[in-house]
Amino acid sequence: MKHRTLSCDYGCPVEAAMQVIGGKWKSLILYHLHCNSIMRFNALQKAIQSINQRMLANQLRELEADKLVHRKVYPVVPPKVEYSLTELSKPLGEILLNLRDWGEYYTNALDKT
Amino acid sequence: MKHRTLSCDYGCPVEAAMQVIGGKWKSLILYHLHCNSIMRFNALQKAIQSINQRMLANQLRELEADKLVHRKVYPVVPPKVEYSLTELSKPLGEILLNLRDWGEYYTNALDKT
DNA sequence: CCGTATCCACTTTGATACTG
DNA sequence: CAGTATCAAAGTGGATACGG
Repeated sequence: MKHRTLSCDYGCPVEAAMQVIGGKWKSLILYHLHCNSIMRFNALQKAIQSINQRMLANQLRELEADKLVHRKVYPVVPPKVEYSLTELSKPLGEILLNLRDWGEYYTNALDKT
Repeated sequence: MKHRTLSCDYGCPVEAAMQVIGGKWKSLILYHLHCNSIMRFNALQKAIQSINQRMLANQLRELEADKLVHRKVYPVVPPKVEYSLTELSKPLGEILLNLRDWGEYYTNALDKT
């Protein structure tokens, strides 16, 4: 579970980008945050169905450390925490939208063959 | 090294996309192929410095199986093999360009803090 | 030049149970 | 509601040596 928070010795910026959005879940989390602006922990888990609590919490922590999600905690009972994109990750949200479209195009194209 | 070639039970297309470009190398390979149109095995290895032969061969095979790279073999000695994007992956190349720009923006922004 | 084969360490992910 | 803790399984990546 060691997550190397960014040093700047990347060769190519593509590598840097993949480093922070790579893995099985991060791009999905960011994508859903982009579409919904603000989401609570539970909402994210419902949106991503197959993720479990441990992974969701885990990935959110890493994204937060990399300054790609903002975490707002309301000091109430029961707990309320809201997640959203940051200024850094907002442009990335747009790209993920394109990636989503390509993913659709791609799977459709595969189906036809 | 088990690579599940695509079935179509993805929830969200973002997931599908990440499935095929995920991992440490694939996005980089596709990015370089996008920039150079056609590249030989050696050229790719030089472009990506830190990758080793096994991984490069491996990832290229998977990308080929997923129809994201085209592999053209010239029956000559010494061997000559050219790799290029396919119709399916060309639009992806454009997206990787955007991802590259964001990666640059992101690392610069981090440096300033 | 363009790969394969083997072998192994590390990392990531998942199931389950528990908590303030 | 929003998490942690623990344990185990699976996946991924790397070094090295060899081959047509």
